[in-house]
Amino acid sequence: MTTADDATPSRLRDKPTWLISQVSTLAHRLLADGLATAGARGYHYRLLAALQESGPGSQAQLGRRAGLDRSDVVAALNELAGQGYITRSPDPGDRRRNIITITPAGRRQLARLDELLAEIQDELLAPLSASQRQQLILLLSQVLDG
Amino acid sequence: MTTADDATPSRLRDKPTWLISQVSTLAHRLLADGLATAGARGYHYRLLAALQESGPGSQAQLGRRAGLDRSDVVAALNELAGQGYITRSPDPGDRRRNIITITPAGRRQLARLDELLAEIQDELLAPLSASQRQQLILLLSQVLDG
DNA sequence: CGAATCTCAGACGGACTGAAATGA
DNA sequence: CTCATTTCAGTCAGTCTGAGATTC
Repeated sequence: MTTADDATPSRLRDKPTWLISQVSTLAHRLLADGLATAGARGYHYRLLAALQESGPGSQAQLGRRAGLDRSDVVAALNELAGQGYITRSPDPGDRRRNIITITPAGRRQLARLDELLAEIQDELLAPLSASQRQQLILLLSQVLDG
Repeated sequence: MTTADDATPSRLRDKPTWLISQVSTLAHRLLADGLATAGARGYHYRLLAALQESGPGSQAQLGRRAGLDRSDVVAALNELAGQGYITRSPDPGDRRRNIITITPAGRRQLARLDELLAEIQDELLAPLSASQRQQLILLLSQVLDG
């Protein structure tokens, strides 16, 4: 049999929802592979970025800012603490809370990850020209903001 | 406190990988909700489309054509068979195989789902003009085939 | 008291792997 | 015996829910 078994049905190939999901899968793979080379995952980047931009905070705050489930914040922060990128210290004003602070090493790691992420964007958008990339970003933002 | 806890870190908001993943999440939600109103899931549509376009086939063939894991094909076909949209019949030439065939009711369901899917694309791309939609489709295809 | 926080354990559906059973 | 197919059981990462302890 010469007919390709893995041909996607044509009514799927041209649907925006399908295209987006395929590109998203591709992007996710590039991200996970790239971050793994730096010993990180997406969660770590998001948490470090939230810390850098909004300053120290409680774990619950961080989870909301980074869009992580509260259960997963714990594990990710444990890993970041183990690598020396953040520190936990009790909030003197509210002893229920841990105050999470990014360390100098954490800032350096975030800078490394920033570069890495930029390379991954380039890799993903390699087929597009600079102006096409701008257009794509604009169109996607428009769809998102509804 | 007036600072919004759920503000996405700015270094994420402008990254194509982030935008794509957000739009993909949105699309997935619209799809699942829309298909549910017709008693279907994405798997069902993909299988019916593969059947309609490539004709009857074994379950393994169908799985490959629809991009489904072979383990999941079984369950999805059971559901489609229960709704009367497909039939299984033994392959007279190879009695290990079931030949899956779409029924007239299955074709009608596929037609309904086609309309539904078109509405969902409209809903997703509502913020864009017709020419912008074409551009988005083109750009995404380019990234994929890159 | 009610409300918020941190932590852990387990649930839960989606997707993949392995292997048994069947038949050519 | 071999090979492909069908099917089921188990795994696995990702996500979410619930409960308990603590503190406000």
